[in-house]
Amino acid sequence: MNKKVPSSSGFHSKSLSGVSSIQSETPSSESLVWVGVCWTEVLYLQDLLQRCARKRAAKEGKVCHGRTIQAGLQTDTLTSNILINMYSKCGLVDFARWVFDRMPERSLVSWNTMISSHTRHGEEEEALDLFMQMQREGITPPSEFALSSILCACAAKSAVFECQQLHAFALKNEMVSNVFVGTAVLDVYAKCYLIKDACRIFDRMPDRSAVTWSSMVAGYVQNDLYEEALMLFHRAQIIGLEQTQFTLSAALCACASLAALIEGNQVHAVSIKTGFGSNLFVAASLIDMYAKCGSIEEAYFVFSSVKEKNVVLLNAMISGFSKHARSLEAMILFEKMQQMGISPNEVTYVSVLSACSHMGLVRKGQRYFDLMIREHNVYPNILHYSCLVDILGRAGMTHEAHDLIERLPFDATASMWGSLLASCRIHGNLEVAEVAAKHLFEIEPDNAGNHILLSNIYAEKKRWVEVARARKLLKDNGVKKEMGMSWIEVKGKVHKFVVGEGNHPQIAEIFAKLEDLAAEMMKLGYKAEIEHDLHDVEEDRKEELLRHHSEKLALTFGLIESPPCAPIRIKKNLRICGDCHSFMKFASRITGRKIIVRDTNRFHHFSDGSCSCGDFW
DNA sequence: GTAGGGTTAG
Repeated sequence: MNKKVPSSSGFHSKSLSGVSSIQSETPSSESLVWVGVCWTEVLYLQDLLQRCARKRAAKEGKVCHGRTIQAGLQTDTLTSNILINMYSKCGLVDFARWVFDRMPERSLVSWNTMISSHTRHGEEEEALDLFMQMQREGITPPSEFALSSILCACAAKSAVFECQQLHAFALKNEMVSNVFVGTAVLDVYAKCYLIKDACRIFDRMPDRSAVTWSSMVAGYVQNDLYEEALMLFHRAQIIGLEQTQFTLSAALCACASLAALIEGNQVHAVSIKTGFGSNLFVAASLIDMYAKCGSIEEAYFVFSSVKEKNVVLLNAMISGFSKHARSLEAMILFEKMQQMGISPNEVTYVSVLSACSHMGLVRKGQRYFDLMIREHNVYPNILHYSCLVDILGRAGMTHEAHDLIERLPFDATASMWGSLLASCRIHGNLEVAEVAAKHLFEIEPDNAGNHILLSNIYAEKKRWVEVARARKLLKDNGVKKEMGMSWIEVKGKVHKFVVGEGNHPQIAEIFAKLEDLAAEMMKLGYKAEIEHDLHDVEEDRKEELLRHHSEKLALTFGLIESPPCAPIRIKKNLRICGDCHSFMKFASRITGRKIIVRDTNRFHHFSDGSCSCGDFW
């Protein structure tokens, strides 16, 4: 504070209760050289502003701002810095910038605070511009504060090149050992899928904070390294670090992706023990984890236990119901959320529309699609259109679905054409199928599934010449079908099975049990649906290939290894084929077990010979 | 007076 301010004529000391007016006392700090202004009152105002920042009290903050002007403090750097911070914390970044732009003299803190304010509010470009301006004006070198803020902007923009430059700068200036800078660099690398670089930084950091640990756990999750994420989470537990809501939600996300229910249960226990069980982020992750691990009841239990619900929590629950073919519950919750005064957003509508698609509810789906724009001002994105294409196609309205794709306001995705092709397979529409396949072969030439689907449609129509052509095309292009894989968690360990698996230590036992099971099923009428196999081999071989689909191997392993009445939960990397679907139905009847299969699209709950999807999937 | 991390979507 190096400017003399005018007299305190406009200063309403009376309004500041409990503060006596002490004129021009000797200041305790060099920065408080005041002429005619009570410095204790200045301190009081600054303290008030900081309290407003902590309480996110924008209205009171604005009143305080008015008082600082009345006190003639508009030229004071320290007060302005506090004002910028207050406005930033209250979410009024424009007001913060207004103060910043009018400062006659800015300190390093002014720049740092303003840059972080822009970053915090998702204005990465403004943050970067300001950072560059800072360099141009010779306010160098940037401090650790500016560096960590600007790295945060890089993370949001996936600006890996800028991050590398800043990292080099930090190394040169020995700033990388600063825990804020180190963590921010680590986070950007992880978000830019340079997980090895992120790991290297983590390993070399002299000090790690709770944020460093949670950034690394989340980094692994963002890079689909779920097992590594859980290992790091456990490492933190072992060395006695307190888990935070951040590590907990990231670890739960890993469990959800792995379909690791037992592991997820353990993380749930830690969440309760640490008092984060009702944190909205943790609770939403818990709901999602339970739903994705096949336990919709436990997901609902968590949902019910949270008193103050938000839109993400509701979306997680609605999405869970939708995936588990519980469309009625999804729709009831959709109505309830509005009664609670929470508006559905675009995520809600994706789940509600996909619930309609899973259940074949055409009219309901179309009604939701209209409602979305009309009532809630939510404009349909590519996922909403995808759902609608799926709803129409599955219901046999393949021409309507095709028309919709042709009228889209953007380019149709492979998933849309794929959905249409699959619908054509169900409803035998060869004409539209050929159009869909043509687009798919262009968009994703390496996807063998599309060739197989088209060939199946030809085979059904007994168009053998075209079947042969499709097979030749598949062979000539060297297109490989994505290897089918299934995972099952037994005794807390996730076991992976690949189609035709031969290396599992218990494979002989699994094959023997599988044969017994199939023999028993055949007595009840099961017949291998060999049309689901498109290998160019004899029928016997086809049957064997089908028999060794990964989900069948995982099921048999589960039957051998788990307690007699325990449900069997399987996760698969592709959509379940018709033969495996039928196999699971028979298996649930013979063994009396509940079998829950999560494929890339949804859940199938098999019980006593039938499936929750009602054979519509 | 200023800095870094987490949730829901066919």
